[in-house]
Amino acid sequence: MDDALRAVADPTRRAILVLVRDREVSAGEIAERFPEISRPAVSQHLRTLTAARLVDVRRAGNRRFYRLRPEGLAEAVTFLETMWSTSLSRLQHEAEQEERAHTGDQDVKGSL
Amino acid sequence: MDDALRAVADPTRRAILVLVRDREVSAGEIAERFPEISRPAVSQHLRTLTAARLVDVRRAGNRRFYRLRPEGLAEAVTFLETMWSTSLSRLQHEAEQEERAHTGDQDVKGSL
DNA sequence: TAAGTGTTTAAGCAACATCTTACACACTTT
DNA sequence: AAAGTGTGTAAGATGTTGCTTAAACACTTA
Repeated sequence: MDDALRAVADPTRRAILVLVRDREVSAGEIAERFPEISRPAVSQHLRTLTAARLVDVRRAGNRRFYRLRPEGLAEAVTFLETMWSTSLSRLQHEAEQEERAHTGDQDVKGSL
Repeated sequence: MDDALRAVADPTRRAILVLVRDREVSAGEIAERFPEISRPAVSQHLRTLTAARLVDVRRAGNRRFYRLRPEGLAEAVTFLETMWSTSLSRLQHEAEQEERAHTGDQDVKGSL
């Protein structure tokens, strides 16, 4: 998960993931989409994504085709989803309590 | 989303998020959980998380209580979930096609 | 086998992130 | 008001990241 989240923290790499989500794309074709950075830079991002097991590579002749490897995101998604949803339901629960008893601010006490 | 994902990329910050998921926790109490790093380091992580809008702060007397702000994760979760699930269903679809017609490797052609 | 095409690796650099120590701030208690 | 407690900020050292240019590798075609 650590590698996956670190990899996904970079906006260029996220854009690459979107590109290779639905179909295989060659390194060159990917690089074309990022005119502002050099080919080697893209290649390095691809290496990072591969190392994080977020993409698969297929070599075909001269080229290398990249494609999303969604399983690689599983742990990261689970972590964030857990943080997100269980906490949201907690908030909802509190809202109900708030509605039930309109106790003014009780300050710290409860947490001490 | 960018800030949120960058914030979550750090393992210490992820651990902090877990700590403050279910209840408010004071800065000092958080710092106690990380004996290996200094208090200021923890404070800086808390600042990062606050800036990324991943936690809320409540000042009470001397202390500051932190708590998860799950809404801050919404975009990040949505992004990863989209990449994850839509791509998984794609794989499933392909598996069906694979089962239907056992065409041997057709190599690149389709992608050219 | 030589030249061409697609891609990665190497080396170096500038920017950024994370940690530490020292200090400052804010609130509390005496 | 002074001392104590909880916390954040500043400054600087160190490691990491992401980029660039130059070179190398791998496969294809003439």
